[in-house]
Amino acid sequence: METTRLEGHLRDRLADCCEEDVDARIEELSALSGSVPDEERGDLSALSVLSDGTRYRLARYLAAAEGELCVCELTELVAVSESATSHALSDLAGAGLVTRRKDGQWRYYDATERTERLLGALDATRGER
Amino acid sequence: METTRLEGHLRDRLADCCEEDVDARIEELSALSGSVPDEERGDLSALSVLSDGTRYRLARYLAAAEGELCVCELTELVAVSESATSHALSDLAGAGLVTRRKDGQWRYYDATERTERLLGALDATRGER
DNA sequence: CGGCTATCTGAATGGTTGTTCAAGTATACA
DNA sequence: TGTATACTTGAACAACCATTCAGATAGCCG
Repeated sequence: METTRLEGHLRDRLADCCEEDVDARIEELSALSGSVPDEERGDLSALSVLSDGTRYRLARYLAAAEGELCVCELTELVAVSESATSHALSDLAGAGLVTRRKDGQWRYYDATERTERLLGALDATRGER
Repeated sequence: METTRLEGHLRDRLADCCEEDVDARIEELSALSGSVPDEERGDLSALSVLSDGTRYRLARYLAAAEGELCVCELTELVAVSESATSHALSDLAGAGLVTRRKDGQWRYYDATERTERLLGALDATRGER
């Protein structure tokens, strides 16, 4: 780890500093590098996909509905073209946020656990600083 | 609610359909419109801000660290310029994902409950479809 | 088969965004 | 007061993205 300026900060903050204190802190910080999970990419795609208004609303509707909804029902609920809805649902499915089931000419979608937990996390932390 | 094609679907799916069944289903769908919270905008900005690799990693480090971390510690951990780190932290603060405390010439950041819950939701739903 | 319906896919495009560079605060210290 | 350090802010530019339009696929029914 590059530690030019960081060491200055640590020496300053750890006041009566011995080399060991600084080294210990640097060790702590190095350990933090491991706190980013291997599935970072999957996490980012889930967040990114949910962060679009259309897809967010589709996810909300699917999470709120009792069971599955089909594309034409969903298209009624969001205010974009059918093609945009299809693109959006495809992105959601690709990120593991919804399931897709084919039944004759209809295609049914439903929210996954991952979607429900993410939306739940947002709902649980409203109006905090 | 516009219901040209939707009604066709409903009639088809509700098999021996009476007008009441269709109307009831349309009523159900209308009720779903209310399932999008007023804070949609805040939710979207939180998700959008977290969906960038740099900001995601900063959030992870802050959530994993025992207490606060200062900018120069964080800059060591992510592989971008100090300016980019500052921009990223500013965005995180704006979305309510981190807190900011000034102490002399140092600036300390920490993860909020919202960040911890969102990351927790991701961690809890690994490897499911 | 042939027409109809539901949904998907690809290309094009206007708008958004993350990074860096350069300059600006603000605090510490001599 | 002057210099150094820590961090922020603004502008600029390349890269990315959501939508739409047009055309494709696939199941249903006569």
